[in-house]
Amino acid sequence: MIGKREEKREGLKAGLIAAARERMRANGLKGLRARDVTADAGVALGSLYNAFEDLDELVLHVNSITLGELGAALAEASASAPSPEARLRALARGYLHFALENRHLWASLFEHRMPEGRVVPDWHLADHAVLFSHIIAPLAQLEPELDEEHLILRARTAFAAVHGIVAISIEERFIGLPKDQLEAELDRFTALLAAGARAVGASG
Amino acid sequence: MIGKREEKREGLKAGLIAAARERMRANGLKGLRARDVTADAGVALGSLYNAFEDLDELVLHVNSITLGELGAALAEASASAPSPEARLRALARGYLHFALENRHLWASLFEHRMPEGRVVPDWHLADHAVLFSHIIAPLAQLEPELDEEHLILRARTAFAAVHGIVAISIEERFIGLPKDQLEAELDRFTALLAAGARAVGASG
DNA sequence: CATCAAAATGAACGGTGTTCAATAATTATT
DNA sequence: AATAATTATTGAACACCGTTCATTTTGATG
Repeated sequence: MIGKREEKREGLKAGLIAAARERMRANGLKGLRARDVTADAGVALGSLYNAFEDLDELVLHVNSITLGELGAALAEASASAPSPEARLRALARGYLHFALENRHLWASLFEHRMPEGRVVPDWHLADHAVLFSHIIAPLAQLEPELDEEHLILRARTAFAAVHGIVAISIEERFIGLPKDQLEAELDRFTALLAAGARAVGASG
Repeated sequence: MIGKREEKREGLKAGLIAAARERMRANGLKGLRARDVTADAGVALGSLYNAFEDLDELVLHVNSITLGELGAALAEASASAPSPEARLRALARGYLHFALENRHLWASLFEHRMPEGRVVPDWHLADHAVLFSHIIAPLAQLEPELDEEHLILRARTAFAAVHGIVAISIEERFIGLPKDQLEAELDRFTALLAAGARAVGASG
């Protein structure tokens, strides 16, 4: 039997990730302490470093889960949209609502930085694709003659712009907009994006 | 004579701010240590807490200086633009270039967070106006019938979108775009913003 | 059951921001 | 000018952090 070892190890990892996720949801990335997480998970302080390289790797696992949930929320939000324009609007609204309802977890996606010298592992880098992937299809409908490379580039730009609007509005550093006014501004913006793409797509 | 005291105090503050700014320029916000800053400024560790409430207040002073320089860079970049469209493009490009040439100082404008419970003082909040203020005039030319309130809202959205594109592209977390390709994407985007404003401005 | 490898433990380490009693410097008073 | 009172400067000490590692405990093996 070699299963018992791995089983416990995976249970340990999962418990630590769950505990870290809960701490991050409640207190944000800055409120994450190794001693809190291990105490919540019911293990010794040192066990964290048995399961993970360091706290940063634990954060990456939490962020990957958040990206997965964000992807699911975006898929559901845009599923029944009748047109590419409606789909883009639904995606932007879905992104805004996810950010509002998961503020700390969502913020940590962008706040977290690897310590100098260490690099983000590939398995986590790949999970960032969900941020762009849902935008590609409606953009392709609006600009059919765009090749794959340009589509990805355009999707990245569209996401970055929407993210900027959401992020700047949510962070209290800037005077907060009422939620419905922010949503209206987002709608206006996605309509502009769609109209721009349509115009280019129609003309050639 | 009460001048000697204040004079030394201001000199101490200025020295600490300059030292912190240099550390942040070279190593980023995370690379800022109280012991390094005070050693560079040639004062004792405790003096930092005589001049400032804490490290965060020192960071805010550095960020205010950065905002001032960013404002000057934007003013210069857009000064000779012949049309509102050209002005918006020049502002976006100017923002991109400032971010590229002052990466750490620029990044710390958005990375820094006040510790829980403490609030950003008004004198620093006000300095954030430069991020939007230069966009208002060209937007007003494109949409003359927009009132002040909506102009500010629209300028905020435009800045947030451009900032998102620049930020996502610069952060190495996402695969980096070549600089000229990023600039082209930014140009396309500002043209879209301007065209959208013009269309609304002409119709209604 | 005995032996060994692997995992779990928590005290200890080095580094952090911040405090504070002691010292030095400046201002006020006689 | 001399002295007292006030204020600024200092750096050792403190509390807390992520991380390490010698030790103990646990699980697998013959």
